[in-house]
Amino acid sequence: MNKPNNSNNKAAPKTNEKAPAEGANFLKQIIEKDLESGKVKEVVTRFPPEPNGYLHLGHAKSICLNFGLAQEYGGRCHLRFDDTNPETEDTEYVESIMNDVKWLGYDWGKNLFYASDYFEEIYQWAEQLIKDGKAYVDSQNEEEVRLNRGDFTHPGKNSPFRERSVEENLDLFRRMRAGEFAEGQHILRAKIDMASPNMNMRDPLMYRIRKAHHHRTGDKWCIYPMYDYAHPLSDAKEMITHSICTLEFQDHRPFYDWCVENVDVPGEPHQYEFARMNMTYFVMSKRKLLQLVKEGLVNGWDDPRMPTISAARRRGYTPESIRRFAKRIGVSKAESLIEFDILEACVRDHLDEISHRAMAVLNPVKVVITNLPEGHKETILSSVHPKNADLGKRELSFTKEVYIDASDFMENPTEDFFRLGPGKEVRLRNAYVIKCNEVIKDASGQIKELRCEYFVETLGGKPLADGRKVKGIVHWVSAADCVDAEVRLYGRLFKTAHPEDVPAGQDFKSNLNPDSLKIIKNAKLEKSLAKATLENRYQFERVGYFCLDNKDSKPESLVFNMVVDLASSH
RNA sequence: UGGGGUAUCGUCAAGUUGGUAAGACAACAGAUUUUGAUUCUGUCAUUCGCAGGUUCGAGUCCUGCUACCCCAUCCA
Repeated sequence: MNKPNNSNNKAAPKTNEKAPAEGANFLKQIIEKDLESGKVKEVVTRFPPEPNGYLHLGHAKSICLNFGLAQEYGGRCHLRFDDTNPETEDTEYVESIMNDVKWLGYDWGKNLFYASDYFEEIYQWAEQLIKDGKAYVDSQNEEEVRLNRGDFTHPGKNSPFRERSVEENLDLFRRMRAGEFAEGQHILRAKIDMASPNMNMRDPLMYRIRKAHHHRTGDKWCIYPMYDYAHPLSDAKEMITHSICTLEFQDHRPFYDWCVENVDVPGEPHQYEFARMNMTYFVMSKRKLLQLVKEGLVNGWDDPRMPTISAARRRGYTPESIRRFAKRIGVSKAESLIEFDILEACVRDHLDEISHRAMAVLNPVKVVITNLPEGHKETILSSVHPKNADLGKRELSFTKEVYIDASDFMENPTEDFFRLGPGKEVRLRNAYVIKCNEVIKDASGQIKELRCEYFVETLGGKPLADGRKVKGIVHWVSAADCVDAEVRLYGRLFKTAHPEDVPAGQDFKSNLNPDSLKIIKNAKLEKSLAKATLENRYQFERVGYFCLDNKDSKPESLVFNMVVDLASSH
């Protein structure tokens, strides 16, 4: 890399003409090729969740991918709810999903759709398929269907109903729609190939009878299309060009294409698959997350330790940090396990840029400054952000009694500890250097207060009178002029990087980290924090990034969440 | 077992008519610093799952092998 470029190669120029296309990936290449060849004029993608649960970071990757691609190539991205299974879906979820997508910073504009809006059309297309002899009503029961599907090594067997006449199929299908039959009595299947090596092509199901209430269509329908049949047609109807989904649908692509080819739909969408995201110290499966919620192992779907988007929001992650994360991890078809560190790095990256600085003492120890008069109070001005003067200044109260954090004092300091100890000097950040002259303990031997002297000449970062500088710097808060708050510290939800790797007989919950939540009831915050807002992020200097809790914080009783701690080389 | 995929640094990931291994996170070392933060600098794949072959030259082409993932829900 640092080798001089003695270009002896004939076709020299292509080295770094173009800035490396940021995050080049196989999807962009496909899109660029399609655009170039004129195969597509405008890129149209879609994010198609089923409204049956809360979105997590894996979905965030997909959202950023689909909306990001559309944005990048000047196209559009639809939000479509794949609500073809009435039994699992609910409007509660469509609302939370819309909320999450919006929060991530994406706008679907007018392009909000529901597969259920297409039910009539999808039904008509099915009738056409019947008329074309490409679909039939099968009256085997569930068990028979399964048995006759064969398995990996054995081809399936044709249904005895496979050769029904078009008229009979049509009649039956219409009566299915009319509600004449019980659930399970009939299904509609595509007539493809029961011997196909691809199980998905062994006459896949198109419709099943479900006498269930649908969250949008109510009781209008009692037959519902299967995902595999409805999805390609919905894509085609919306003129989607690139239908991006996860790897497990690769085997479904042949049927996807079959539908697009055999139904007279507008558009010619193509399906492309990428690897879903897994992350260390987390589980992503809906089922497992549900277990954690149901069993009370976390405090709901938006518990800040959860990998859901609502949890990320409550935790204080910014949409920007998640977008950066999605970009940084890239997209490919290789099975991947992303390190949680990358997410945290992205969060710190963004938060460092925008966070208001403040001091907060989580485990207070009282420091009495002996050479200050009783009742002394002076105001010190400090910047809200060290590199962004636009954020202005904040006022600190310096008084005779202050708090420092217990972890910044060591009675018998080790060699590499350069904060406070008996006889040691340390700088109170933004203020003066102090020296600890006396340690006062209570009867039980607990440190009650530290009696220190301060050095007037050291304000503003100046050295001591004899020219010495002190290395240690600690944060502090005025005991007389501060605000109390509850502070919640979060650790990783699981104590192991691969919570699902578990000895036989145990389950992933045995890997839960018992110390993932620590609540500090009486933290002492500098007074400027009394005006903290939900929108802003705060860096408690030398501790971490924090934000107000969007559920529990009240103006008169503040609750802060730790978003992420500060990276530490010690 | 049949089909479909994937294999490049600890973790992601670029690498596209074969031309001599980007970047990020992590780690380590150092500089700056009123945050043991940030910032900055340096180190970190003689090697691309393995074995052969083609070629002046292969991560990229050919052959064989291995490992892992997905598929047999009237779920999505």
